Amino acid sequence: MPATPLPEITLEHPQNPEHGDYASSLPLKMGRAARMAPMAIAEMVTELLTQIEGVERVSVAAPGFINFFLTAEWLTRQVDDILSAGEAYGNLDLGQGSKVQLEFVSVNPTGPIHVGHGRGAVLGSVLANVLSVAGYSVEREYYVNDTGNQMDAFYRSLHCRYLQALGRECEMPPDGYQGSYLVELAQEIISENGDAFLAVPPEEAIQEVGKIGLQKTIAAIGADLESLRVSFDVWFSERSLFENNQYERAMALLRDGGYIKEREGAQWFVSTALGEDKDNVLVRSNGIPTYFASDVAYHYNKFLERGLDRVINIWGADHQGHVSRMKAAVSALGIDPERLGIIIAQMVTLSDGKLSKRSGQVITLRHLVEEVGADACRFFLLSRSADSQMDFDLELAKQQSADNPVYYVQYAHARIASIQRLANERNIDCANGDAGLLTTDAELSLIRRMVLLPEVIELVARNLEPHHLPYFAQDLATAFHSFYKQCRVVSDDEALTRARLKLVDAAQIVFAKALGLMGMTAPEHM
RNA sequence: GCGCCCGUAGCUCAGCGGAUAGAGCAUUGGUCUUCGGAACCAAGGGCCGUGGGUUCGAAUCCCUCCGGGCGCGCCA
Repeated sequence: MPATPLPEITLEHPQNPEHGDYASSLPLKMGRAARMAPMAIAEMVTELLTQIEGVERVSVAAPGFINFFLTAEWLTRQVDDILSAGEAYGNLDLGQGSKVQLEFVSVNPTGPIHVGHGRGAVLGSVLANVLSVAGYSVEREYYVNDTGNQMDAFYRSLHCRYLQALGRECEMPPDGYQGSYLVELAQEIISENGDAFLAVPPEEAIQEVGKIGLQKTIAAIGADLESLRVSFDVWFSERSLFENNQYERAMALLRDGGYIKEREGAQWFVSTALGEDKDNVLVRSNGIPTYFASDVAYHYNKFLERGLDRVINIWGADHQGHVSRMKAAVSALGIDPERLGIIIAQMVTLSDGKLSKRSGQVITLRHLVEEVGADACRFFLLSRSADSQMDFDLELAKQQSADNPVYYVQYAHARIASIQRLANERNIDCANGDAGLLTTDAELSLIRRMVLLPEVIELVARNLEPHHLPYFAQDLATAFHSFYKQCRVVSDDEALTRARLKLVDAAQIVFAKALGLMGMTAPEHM
């Protein structure tokens, strides 16, 4: 065979079990360069392969695949490996302890959060779980936009509602928040502080009332997210960027790099110099920095002050246009833009309309969680790739409780717990069980599913695609239920009972791990 | 007009360079009901939006067009 550069050697899982547990299409890939028939290469490579541990046989299949079949011994040995790894099963060292920050949700604190925000929340929290388990040092952060135009509008709107609630005349600002939320918030403030702010000068009152409202709103958002089991390590204040000179330093860096030009009284980031379509305003002609300027300072802070190795932001589809200029800004700060990952989560629509923050009827996240529960909520919001728009049919989700895939998966875990209870009652100890006694297709198929967990974790961590997790869990549950139907665990055959109990214990570890990574409960009873 | 995302089974979506395109729900028919039936088994159902191209091989990569969503502000 002529010497040729070797293509990347990849293995895949054939979808047809007859093609083995692993397969390689290497011969097909190198057929042309080697000027040989792929089948001949496959034959040759196969003959050269020495005994591989755990591989029962290697076969060649047209038009040039090499198929690998695992031995039952190797598979059953994994049961013991999983048991000894315990909760740590599937953990990886991909990250090697490097510091990665996930910033997600970060909704403006001007009202309750909605279903669409819930998607980013679940995506972020699951990604954080997976990355931690994959060897990264993970930090979850919520960026609080507590300054700027929208905050100003929020303050004025709230103050206005406050006055109205106390019977005073006040016209809502044109860019104000019209929703009923602020009416209720004003009412709450009155019940706690009375009309105390009527006595202070209006501009001062706006600030006082606004600050109270802001704190309450942030707390409410935090509580809503907690109900979905989403939490953060850091709530980072945008305002602090200005108070701690982060903004000044970031702008100085850009200026030194020649990335800031003054034009029409405003200061522009010349992103066109970095291949962008247009420049972007950093400081308006009225001297007030834009949100973009804050964000530049924020990323300056993340990378240069806090020394994060990697930053992942999860944004809604409406922020798509912001992606490339943010990357440009990061590289202008002298940071490799590869270190910044941005996940755009496409919109979530509801059966009765699209989510919108300021217009009329909208389903809050809290309402959704109350209706369908955190587990189902998380599973559903997770089950679609972030790139795809998602249709969340509230009615269906409510009715679906019995046929819901989430229960299907959790039921498998509960069934295992039930088997274990029975084994406990009968004082069966499987510690010295021999997993090698597991030989049926149902048993081995279950093991084949179980051992995929590390691969799934790696896939999710590498591609930042948590949606693979629910699919894995479902497939695992299918394999388990099928096993359960075919194989009686606690039986008269003591040796087999102990072997199957081991399998069941190991399966429980895998279920618990998968459910845990998804932030779902792993119930013992249902 | 420009940018990004999506168009795969009746519905909601996986698969994103490999061997007969998958799952859930829905439909139809079976199992059985001694460890929890919230279960299992099986069937039907698809020119993978269109037309080209690259490749030994394309749902997957490139281009055209069509359809849908989101952006394109000295808003965030």
